[in-house]
Amino acid sequence: MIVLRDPNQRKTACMGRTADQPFALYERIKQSVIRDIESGKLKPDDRVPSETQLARAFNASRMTANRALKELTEENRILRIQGVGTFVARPKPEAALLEIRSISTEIEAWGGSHTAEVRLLEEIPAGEDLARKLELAPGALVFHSILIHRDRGTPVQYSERYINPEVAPDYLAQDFTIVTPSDYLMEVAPVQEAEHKIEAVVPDRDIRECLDIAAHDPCLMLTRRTWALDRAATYSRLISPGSRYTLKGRFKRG
Amino acid sequence: MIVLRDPNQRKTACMGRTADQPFALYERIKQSVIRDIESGKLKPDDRVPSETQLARAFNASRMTANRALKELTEENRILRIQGVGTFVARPKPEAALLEIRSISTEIEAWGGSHTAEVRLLEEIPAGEDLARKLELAPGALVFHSILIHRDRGTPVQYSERYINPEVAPDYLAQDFTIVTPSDYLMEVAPVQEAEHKIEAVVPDRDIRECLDIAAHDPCLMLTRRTWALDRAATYSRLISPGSRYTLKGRFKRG
DNA sequence: TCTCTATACTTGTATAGACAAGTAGTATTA
DNA sequence: TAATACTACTTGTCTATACAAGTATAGAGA
Repeated sequence: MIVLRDPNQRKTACMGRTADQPFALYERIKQSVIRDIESGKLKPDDRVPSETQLARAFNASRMTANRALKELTEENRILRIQGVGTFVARPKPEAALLEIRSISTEIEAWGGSHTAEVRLLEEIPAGEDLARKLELAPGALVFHSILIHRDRGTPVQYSERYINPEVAPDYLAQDFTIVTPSDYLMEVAPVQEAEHKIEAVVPDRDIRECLDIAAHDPCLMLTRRTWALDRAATYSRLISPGSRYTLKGRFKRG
Repeated sequence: MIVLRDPNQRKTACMGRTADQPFALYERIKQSVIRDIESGKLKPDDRVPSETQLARAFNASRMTANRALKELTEENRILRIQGVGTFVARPKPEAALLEIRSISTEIEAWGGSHTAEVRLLEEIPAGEDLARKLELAPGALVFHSILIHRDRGTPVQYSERYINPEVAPDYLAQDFTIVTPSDYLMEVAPVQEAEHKIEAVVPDRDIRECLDIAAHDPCLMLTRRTWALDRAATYSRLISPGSRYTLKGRFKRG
């Protein structure tokens, strides 16, 4: 009879390493390639050294270099073509829908340039409905912000947020033209749970003007509620013109 | 100068295989283990044969069995504990797959009284783009269906699907007024991976008439590609009037 | 009875070598 | 000139072997 001890986390691999070599060899090769990509020494579509070259450079066998490159392929950092070579992967221009990534990261991963305009930043008492959504007492003070995000000048998103002050007490003091609210919130209060609602709408005139769209342009409205630090944290509406924005996500089982 | 050919999909590995052995050895070992898991022969927490045993059983070297089990670990099908053994993983109750389900069942698990009209059900040769999306050769035959779903008579969704016949060979023989395509597909080919794109659009006139909506009504269009049985399985477009449907989902992190 | 140790198993890493298969460019041939 | 063959390179698979490291159990010794 086999009794398993708690099989939750292992993660710590083990060996092929000594005190001065805290990582396995294949892992060091991986990190070296990642460093070259992230430092900009290797740009998208650039050729990555071949297995043979890496093996020689690290005094490893080809199989070890192979393992490093194979894992990087699975992680979508590189692209391998049999008979040709290995190349730095171009980041996919996709917004991960449910991974909570910020719009600026998405736009910049796409190759655009992101700017934000702060239209409103205030502290207001929560109405009954909003208080319930943020799990606060009615009338409690909450932070409220409205931003317009642009990609090379073209508006791509109107975002309105209500924030539970317990979760991000310094929210009002931030300069959201530099760091987006979602980046800031991710920093101070990482999301534990999220609830999304996605609708196709025609926004009212005020918002249409902010987004610079015609009267009948359909928009995607993502209403999101998040929890962080074991509390309801934010309630927000993100509205994007359908002609300029889509949500994408890819999920694996497991 | 290196000129890359279109680096979109590879997926097709290559060799170590002959006519009678269309898959690589490590792949056959993987599939064998997966079969045992999905058939119920191996249940969660059951011990999977060790690398040595698998190697002997498949007349392979231990490294080949190791590769098979390593990949299954990355796919979260099994759990390996150094020094102890390999065990069937218990599916996480709040894993990524549930996220898919919560989105798709939300839109397809219809409350109230649901009816479906089969507008089209046919077999057609795939064009170039569709063939690439289904990872098939251009011109290969694929199944094609168009359904209109109604809730108490009101159209709520126009769904168009392209199906890889390898994954669901009996697709055309189903009566989709009784079991929805997605329920049927979930039965015969459980989704391993899914890719979603969500857009706000104004559909063309034909679809607008099917959905019985006005000229400028915004609609939610969910374009979805799924993988099952280690193949691209379906490519579909689900269009719902924004005034009658929204997507909802709630997700936990980690 | 309790503790330690040896042993037999497991997975993890790494090697050197081999062949298969795909690609690009060059040289050869018709 | 155009088609073909060859070559040099790439990645993909697989083997046989080796050692490191973690775990469980049986048996020896206190």
